[in-house]
Amino acid sequence: MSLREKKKQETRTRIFDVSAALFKEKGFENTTVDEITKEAGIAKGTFFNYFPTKEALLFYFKEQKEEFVRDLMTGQMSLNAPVKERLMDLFVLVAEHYEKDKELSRLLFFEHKRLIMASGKIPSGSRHEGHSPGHFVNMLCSLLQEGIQNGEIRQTVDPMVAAKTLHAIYFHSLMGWLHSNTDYSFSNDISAKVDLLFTGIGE
Amino acid sequence: MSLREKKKQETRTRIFDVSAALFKEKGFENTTVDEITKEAGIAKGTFFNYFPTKEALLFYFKEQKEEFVRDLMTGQMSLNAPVKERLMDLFVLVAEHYEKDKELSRLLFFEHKRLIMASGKIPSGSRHEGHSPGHFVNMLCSLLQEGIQNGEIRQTVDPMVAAKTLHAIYFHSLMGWLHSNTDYSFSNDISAKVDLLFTGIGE
Amino acid sequence: MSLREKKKQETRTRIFDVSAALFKEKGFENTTVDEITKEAGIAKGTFFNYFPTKEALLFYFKEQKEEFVRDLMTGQMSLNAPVKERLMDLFVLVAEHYEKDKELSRLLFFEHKRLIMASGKIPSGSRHEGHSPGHFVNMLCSLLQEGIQNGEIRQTVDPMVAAKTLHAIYFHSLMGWLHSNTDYSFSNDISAKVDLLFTGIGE
Amino acid sequence: MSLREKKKQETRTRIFDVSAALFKEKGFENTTVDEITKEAGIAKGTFFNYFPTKEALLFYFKEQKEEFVRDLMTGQMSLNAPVKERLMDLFVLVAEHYEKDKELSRLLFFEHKRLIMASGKIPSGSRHEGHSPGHFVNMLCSLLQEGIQNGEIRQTVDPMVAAKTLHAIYFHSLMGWLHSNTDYSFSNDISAKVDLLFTGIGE
DNA sequence: TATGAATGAGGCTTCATTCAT
DNA sequence: GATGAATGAAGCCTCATTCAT
Repeated sequence: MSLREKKKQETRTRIFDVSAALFKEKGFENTTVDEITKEAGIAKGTFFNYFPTKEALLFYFKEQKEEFVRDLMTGQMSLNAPVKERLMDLFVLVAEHYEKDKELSRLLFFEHKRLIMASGKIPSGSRHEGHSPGHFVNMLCSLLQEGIQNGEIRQTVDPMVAAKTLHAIYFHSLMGWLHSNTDYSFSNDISAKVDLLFTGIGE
Repeated sequence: MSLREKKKQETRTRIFDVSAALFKEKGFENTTVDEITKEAGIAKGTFFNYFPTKEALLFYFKEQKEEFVRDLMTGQMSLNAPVKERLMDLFVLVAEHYEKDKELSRLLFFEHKRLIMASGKIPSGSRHEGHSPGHFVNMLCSLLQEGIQNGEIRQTVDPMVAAKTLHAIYFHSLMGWLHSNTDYSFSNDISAKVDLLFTGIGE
Repeated sequence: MSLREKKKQETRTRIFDVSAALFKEKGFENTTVDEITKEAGIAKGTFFNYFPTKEALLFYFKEQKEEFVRDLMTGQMSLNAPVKERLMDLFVLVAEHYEKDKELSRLLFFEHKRLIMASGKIPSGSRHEGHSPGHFVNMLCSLLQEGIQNGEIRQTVDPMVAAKTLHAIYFHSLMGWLHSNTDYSFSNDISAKVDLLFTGIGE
Repeated sequence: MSLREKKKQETRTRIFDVSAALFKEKGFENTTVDEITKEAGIAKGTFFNYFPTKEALLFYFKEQKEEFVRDLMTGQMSLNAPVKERLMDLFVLVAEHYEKDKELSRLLFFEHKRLIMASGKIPSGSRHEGHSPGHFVNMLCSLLQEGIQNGEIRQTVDPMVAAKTLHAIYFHSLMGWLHSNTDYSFSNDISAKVDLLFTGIGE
């Protein structure tokens, strides 16, 4: 039984891995179930014993990744250190996670959006569905409020506007990095920008 | 002859318009050539007299829009006014252009990316392919340099980092707006953020 | 154009004929679209240019046959002759029609029912859906009423009960005949039974 | 051992019952072995320890029901009472049996036919395969012969033709009832028709 | 005997593209 | 240039059955 369970897990993992690889290589819609199973060394039908649908895979991927990132963030936030430092560390942490698998990140990022739009318009609720910003922005906002209270940040700053601006910077860097072919460091890239925001550009 | 040419242009335009409408409504891959031609009142075969391929349409769309935006921007830049004001106006201008056809903007933005990835990896050259940032960022950079020279902006600011940050803010607002269902004004949204950047958040 | 139209009709007919033949031979569900098109000498896709779905064929068959039978019946009813004679002729007429293509009749009869049950229960309206009895029974009823008026039939007979009984006899003979392998004449078979009903079996 | 046997019987019965329920609900071909076993709380493989094939189930159903009805009929026939009365009682008896499970009756009636045609033509032997008429008609024939001998029925009646006519009436009522959604009494329905046959409709 | 993961043939349908008219 | 019927590769998914545990 345990052996059987183990084999099952193995197969599931193999499907995951192979799918990830193929999706990265050729995109989601251009990868056929046939290819996946062939590559995974299983029968075509077997695929559907594990995932009810080809599309289902994407959601599993997405789900998995989001959960991971969420955990990462909450863990990071509860430390104590200067706000700016914690902010930087947070960005770097998430960045490093994406950096571990750039190709898959790309895929999930772009493909998932398309699927959502293809099926039935835009899901209600969040403005930025797709990079779970609600959580992220709120977290940034809290952090900034802390900063305002302890004098690290100007009193007149609206923490929500600032949080969104930080998110903009982070998100833009992520996008740029995901699009780029040259392997520059994502985490380094945002530092200068965050710095800039802290100081301001106006005379 | 001129009449013939005219009719040809008409057909071409009708295909364009109908495609745009359908793509907006159902996405690119879920729109069939058959639907397009039926809606356009032409035969299926005729489509291929105008566009070698269904995918070709997207590139024509993209091209057309980018050219338009590029012209818009260059025109705007050559005015004389305070840098900050010109900056804002520029953002607003482009925003207004997108606002004229939100749905199509969405489509081009997300679908185009997917197709590029699907066909064969990422095209070499630009880092940010998809929102033609090279041009935009360079323009912002020039503007900022002007600002530095005439004292509107601090000397110590790296104009390129600042340009990218501005682009980040602009881009993020655009993304958020494209994703949102609620019809808030895109142009208003970036103002606070740009303001924030000018002042900075740090104490 | 006329040539094109003609070819189209030909293809349509060929699909019809080949389908009929294969359905007869192997039943509906055991005949694949692939077989049909192969036998018809067309590409698989072509089938779907003519019929949106494999199931659609059955309904076209059914429709066609019912229309034909309906016309047959109405034409027959308007003659003048003794009621019993007209009755017999009517049965024979329809019987002969079915006899022209026993196998297809079988198929339509049994398969159609099954499909209706499979999809969504029983369609509302008629009790005997599948052999369009409403029309038939009503026609019989009219005929019997005539017979009652002109003294061919007893005054105490309820024409509706009698009509249904006649239909029962007809229908049962049809069923029996459709099921049998031995090629006895369907039309002959009902004569004795109708005779019996006219005379009655009780002492 | 007896316990083991008992459990086996239980499983067999459970498969039967669950299958019956599902077949009724969704038809034979639209019910998967998987659903059956899941509903029955057994493993998929176990099914095939009890029935060599999914189709086999239908034949077991059919067999079982026919045996039951046959017993019912033979018991009924051997009573002594006027022929007409015994005839009516017989019909009512069988009708009541079907009425106990209308849905399953429907299923067996229509599905079984289809399968026979699907597999390989029509089985040799009986003309009316599907409602085991041989036995039934013979029984009716015997009864009618009795009636002729004891003067209840006219001497000139051909008992076989009459038996088949009775069967027609019975069968037609059954069909109509199986098709109808309204819950009228099957047994009541045939009475008027049988009465009519006894008296005859002719003047 | 029970289990349920694996199998893989086979089904239906879609649709971009071609080409004879 | 326009037409639209024909094409056929390709895709996704189903499910009865087998078999190692």
